[in-house]
Amino acid sequence: MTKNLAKSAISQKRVLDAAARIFRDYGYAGTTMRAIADEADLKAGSIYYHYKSKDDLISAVLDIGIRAVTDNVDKALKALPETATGRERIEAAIRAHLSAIIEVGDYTLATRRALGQVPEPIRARNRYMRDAYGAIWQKILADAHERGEFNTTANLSLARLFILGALNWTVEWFKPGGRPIDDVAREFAAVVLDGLSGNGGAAAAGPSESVRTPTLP
Amino acid sequence: MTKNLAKSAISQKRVLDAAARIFRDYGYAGTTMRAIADEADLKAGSIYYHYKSKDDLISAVLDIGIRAVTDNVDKALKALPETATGRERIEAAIRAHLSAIIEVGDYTLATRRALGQVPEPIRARNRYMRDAYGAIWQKILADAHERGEFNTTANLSLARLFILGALNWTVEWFKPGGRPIDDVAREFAAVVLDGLSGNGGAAAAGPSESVRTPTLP
Amino acid sequence: MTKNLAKSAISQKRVLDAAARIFRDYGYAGTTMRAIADEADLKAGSIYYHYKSKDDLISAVLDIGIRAVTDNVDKALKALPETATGRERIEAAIRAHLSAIIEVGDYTLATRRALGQVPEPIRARNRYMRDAYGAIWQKILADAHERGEFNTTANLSLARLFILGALNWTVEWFKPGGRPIDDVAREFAAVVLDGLSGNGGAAAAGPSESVRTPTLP
Amino acid sequence: MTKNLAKSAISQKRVLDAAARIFRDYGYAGTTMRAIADEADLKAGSIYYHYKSKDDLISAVLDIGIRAVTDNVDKALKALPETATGRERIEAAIRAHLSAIIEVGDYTLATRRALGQVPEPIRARNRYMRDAYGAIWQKILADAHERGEFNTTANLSLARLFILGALNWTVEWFKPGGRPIDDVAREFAAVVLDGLSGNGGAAAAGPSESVRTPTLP
DNA sequence: TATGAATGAGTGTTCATTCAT
DNA sequence: AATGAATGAACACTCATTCAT
Repeated sequence: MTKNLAKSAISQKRVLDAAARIFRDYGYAGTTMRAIADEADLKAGSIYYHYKSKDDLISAVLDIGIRAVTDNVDKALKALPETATGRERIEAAIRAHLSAIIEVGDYTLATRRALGQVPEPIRARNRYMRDAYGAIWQKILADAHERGEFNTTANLSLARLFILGALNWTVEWFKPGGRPIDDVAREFAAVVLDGLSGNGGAAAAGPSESVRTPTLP
Repeated sequence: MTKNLAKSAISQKRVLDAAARIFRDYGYAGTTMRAIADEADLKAGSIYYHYKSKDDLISAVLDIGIRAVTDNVDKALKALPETATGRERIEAAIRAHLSAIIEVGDYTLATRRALGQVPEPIRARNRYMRDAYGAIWQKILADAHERGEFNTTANLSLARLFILGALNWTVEWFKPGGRPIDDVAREFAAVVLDGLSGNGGAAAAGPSESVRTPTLP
Repeated sequence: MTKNLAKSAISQKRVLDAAARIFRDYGYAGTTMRAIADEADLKAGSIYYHYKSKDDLISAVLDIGIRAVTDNVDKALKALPETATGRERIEAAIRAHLSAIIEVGDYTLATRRALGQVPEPIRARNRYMRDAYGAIWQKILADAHERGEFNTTANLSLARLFILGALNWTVEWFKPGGRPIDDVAREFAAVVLDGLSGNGGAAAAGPSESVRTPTLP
Repeated sequence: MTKNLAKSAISQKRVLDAAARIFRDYGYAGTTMRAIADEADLKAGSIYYHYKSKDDLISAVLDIGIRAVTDNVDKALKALPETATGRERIEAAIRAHLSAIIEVGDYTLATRRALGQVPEPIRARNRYMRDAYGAIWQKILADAHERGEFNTTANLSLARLFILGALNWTVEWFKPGGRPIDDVAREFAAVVLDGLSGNGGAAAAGPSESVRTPTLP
């Protein structure tokens, strides 16, 4: 019984992983249940034993994608001492964000690729979770501001959009195996905090090797 | 003759605009020719009188999206005096970028939504155009750096990715009718150049009203 | 008026010829009005000024194909003296058949290609004309038989089927510019009348150069 | 397992038979997958479980049509004793040809009807098989000639075209249930070998009852 | 006479989903 | 738990035909 249950759970995971990979490569509409089944070494009909529908599957994939990032950043922040500075928190959050999207890369990329095509109800559900992640960043910035670490004229809302935009975009160009996550996180924080013309800047000298030509929608 | 020509051109434009709106709302795969036809007040078969295929249509939409931005930024930069500072150039470029994506908002959003699902050959063609836009920014930053306007330790590649990422993202939250483009452009440039903790900062005080809750992939 | 009429007639003929060529190359269902229009240097809609429908067009093409053969064979037989032998009549008919299908080759080939796909009412109408042609051959054979030129045991019905089958098939392999029609007609008659093992035989020695590898349905 | 296999095979055969009948009646282009599905008591989409495409289906039908004839004739010739005369061989081949096209009548007629409209690659593949059948007849005639059974002036190429033409045509008028195949084969051979005016002639006296009015393209 | 533009019925094909086994 | 077979609704696209100009 336990064994069967375990076996079932394994199968379920196999299907989910397969789905993430296929959604990542072909988007939501471009993905067929047959393709997922092939990837999971199953027949199309069998998927329905584990998941009720295609929407059910994409939903699960989407959730994992955002939850991994949220949880990881949450955990990293909690691991920090009370005394940590805003800069340290920002760096830590960026680091956690990056390592999470690497960890569950297939799910993150699947989200990036598929989210735009997913039926609205599912997207709404996912948006809710992602807004919660936005709130985390809002708090990080607000805290730093209160501590007086920011320029008094700084526009926090804009800054948050700015950071999240850039952070979301990393998934497009950041590749594991290039420059260490720590470096990128530090550079990123430096740009955000000190600016390009600023005098502070822990911004590393050389060009990052984990960087590709960017694209623009 | 002239009238017929005009009539044809108008119909064609009507179809293209309709396509942009539908692609924007449903993505590439999620868009049906019937939906476009409905939006254009035509029957599905009639679209084919104006465009050879769905791919032909999305191709046209994609091109307009990026070309509007590229051309507008190009023109704005050329309109600047030789003596313009890097900051001025960056501000001008951001302003031109924002006004272009507002001008052809449907096309830009359609691109954002559909690009990931489009057949590779079409995407490749579009990527080429978008890379050219990346090169424009590369040059803006490199020039400013040479003029000594940037922190010597600044990582230009990362900065470009940062800016383009944030800029690309604006399409998600920036709505016309909110805060004036000029203000947002100035704030944006301030964050980029001076950082949040910087001392410079033309960054306006209040929160931008043209700002919505951000989302994350 | 007369001029306009003439012009119209010319246009009509141009459309008909174009139709024959296209039907010949693509069959009935495989032929589009657009293709015919292109071939006739017209726009698709304009065909309808000359012919009421696609069926109308194929009908006209079909009629010309069979009528040319029937008329030509009829005329050739009538041109023969009363005293002509059965063999002479058979040879003359074969000659007339071959020259007719060469003369209106596009129409004959169009018939061969398209007939099987044409709506039944049209096919029925055409079949009626073709049966009349069969009757001509029936008479030729019956006359020769009565004159005592045939083996008394000869099965005329079967022979007619045999001859018409082989004759119909010529359209598949007989090409103008190869061996002269006269020769082929004589050889044909020889096989029919004398057989392969027979002693008569005007059948020429060498292989006919107008002959290709045959095919079989 | 065995049962499932059988069930699948039966369904597949049902579809194939249905396809042959519909192709026979409406030609290639005139046949819709929906019509085949109806005939096979299935829904259109279900056909694709058994055959990849319409082309796949017509290909299979075409192959069966020619293969049945070739194999049957081949077998009949091999069953003949070494000492069999040319006439015997010709008769045997005709008999085998006729019985084969009766056996798989739908497939043969489908071929006759559809071949001209089928995409070239498929037609080429089938032509290859049909040329092999032509070669069989070439050999029959050449052997008989070498044995001295033919008039020395006989034109073998023309004769082959003649015979194959007439034989191909039989499919148009020969109906099972009429005169026995044996008789028709004997008469046919007689016409070919002895001619209408010849003195030999096993050609039967009465008119064949399995004979219909012929048609001509 | 001829055309540009449009229509609507239909085509082959795909695919999420179901269900008996 | 898994599969083979089937379904039905949809899809992109084609085409004969119409009609105002």
